[in-house]
Amino acid sequence: MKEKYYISTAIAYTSGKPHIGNTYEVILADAIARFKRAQGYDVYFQTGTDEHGEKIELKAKEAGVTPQEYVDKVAGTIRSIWDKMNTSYDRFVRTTDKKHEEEVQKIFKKMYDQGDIYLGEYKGLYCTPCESFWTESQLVDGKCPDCGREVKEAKEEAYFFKLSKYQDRLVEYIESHPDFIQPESRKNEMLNNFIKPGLQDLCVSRTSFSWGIPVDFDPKHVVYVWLDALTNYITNIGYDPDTPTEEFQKYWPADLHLIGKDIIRFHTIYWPCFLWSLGLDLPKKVFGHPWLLTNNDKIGKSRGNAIYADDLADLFGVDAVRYYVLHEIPFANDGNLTYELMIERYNSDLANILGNLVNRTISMDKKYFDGVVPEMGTMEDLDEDLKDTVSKAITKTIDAMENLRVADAIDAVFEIFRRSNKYIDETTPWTLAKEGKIERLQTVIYHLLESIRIGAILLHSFLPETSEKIYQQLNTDKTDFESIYQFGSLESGKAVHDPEPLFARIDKEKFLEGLNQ
RNA sequence: CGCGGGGUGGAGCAGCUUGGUAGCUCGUCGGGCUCAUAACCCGAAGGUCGUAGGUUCAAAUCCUUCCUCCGCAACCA
Repeated sequence: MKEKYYISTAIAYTSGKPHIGNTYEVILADAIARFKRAQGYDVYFQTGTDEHGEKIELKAKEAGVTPQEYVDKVAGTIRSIWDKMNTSYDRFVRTTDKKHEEEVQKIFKKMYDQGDIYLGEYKGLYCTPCESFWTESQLVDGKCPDCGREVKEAKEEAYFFKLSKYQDRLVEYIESHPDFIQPESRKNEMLNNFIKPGLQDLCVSRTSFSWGIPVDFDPKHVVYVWLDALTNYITNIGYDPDTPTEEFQKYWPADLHLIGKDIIRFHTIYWPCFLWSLGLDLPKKVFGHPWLLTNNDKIGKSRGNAIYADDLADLFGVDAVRYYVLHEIPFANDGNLTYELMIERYNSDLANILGNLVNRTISMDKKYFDGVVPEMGTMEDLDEDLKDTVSKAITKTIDAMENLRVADAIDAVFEIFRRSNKYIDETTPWTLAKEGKIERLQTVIYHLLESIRIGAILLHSFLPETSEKIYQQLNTDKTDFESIYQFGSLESGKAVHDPEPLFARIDKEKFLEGLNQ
């Protein structure tokens, strides 16, 4: 039986179209999921949309549609972008799914019945005309940040979750499970900023708006969006307070929640306490990935600098966008995206190093051997060295992926391609051809084709489409992950297909000019 | 004194945990090659690692000051 691996992204909030920064998350998760699958894990990859809350109710009102119509449309957009980016999720979940809503109600009830949720009063600063509660820190000059009018102390009935009850257990857990929160700097932030100063009970119901899951035994309340949203990780794999399914037993606890660094708090404080309340284990790891910035500024519609994944994909191609976000965002620091940088990466890495390598290699095979893949022949030092680079790259790639260092993993794969280009210069196949050293030439070409084949297999999780184009040009069926360990697996005697440029070079000046028009 | 992260050659980053010739990619300049998408390969220039001080035989790396940029600050998601 293969080992299971459950990976999830955060579910995307359906308040509007997600920008490239949001899309990065699902691409990252996809790369990890694909890699695990290639390695033979029984992967379950879940993503989806978070569709309740006041903000959506307001957005729908503005748009003149019902909230359900509104979220249907946005969820559709999100899913189509996820699909366009070639993400291989196993299930796309929505918090407006009937099943999910029912389970949330049951979960709420269970927590209530066992005393973890109690009815209390929410006290805060209230702006009557805006019908909104504000915190002290949100106020502008002590007044409502929306309308600028006075706010007054007010209270309303609300349900609370006993976070305080789990505080000590949470501190103990986080400190004894160093891998739970990644990267580590986030762990300290949570512990020092939020948990240790003291957890207040969390208000988990709302009466000020209605777009949410009603509390079934007190329907004027709707369930707090985060309680609703977080539980998606269990409700959609068959959790039920009374009769959890086999699927649930198999996949929970999740191996990795991949989320943005801005919502780590919800995933490492609220979520563990909710799970404990239900008597469940915690996810093994929560990774708060950094952000993608543009011109070193946060991306946002309101800032007027929003860049969308589907637009970028139209301009550069899906794999180029995947490559960029996966490669440019390091492990723990924010990454930066501009068109200039995008074009530079595209040209130098994808077109020059990878695309050109494949093109020149296939062309030589065509030219010298009518495209027939030659025998490997007798290896010399240079060949051993190339092979050695390949096997080191394999180890490095796998190692990096194990630590979720996706950018480093891609770099490791590209070492194969860089080395192969150099190998061509060292072996000068054109000279071998002129001098009639056919056997040596065969060996050289074979080593190049084989290195490319292995590189393409390693690349598959990151750039699936490109990888398959390479398989196609090589005309090989040896594309399973295990075959990378067997240098020499490429079938001799078959003929490669005609070379076709994988990535056409982009003229930066012309491109940017065209963009401005 | 709210908390956290960053400031490394023209650009984007790594290195800092476990101090000891400052590394990578791009760009620039020079050279080589011609199989290839003016691509590829080699070489060079360019950094007193934000500032001031401390610890040490030795600091980008540890400690402290200040400057500066960014994020967070709980019932918004």
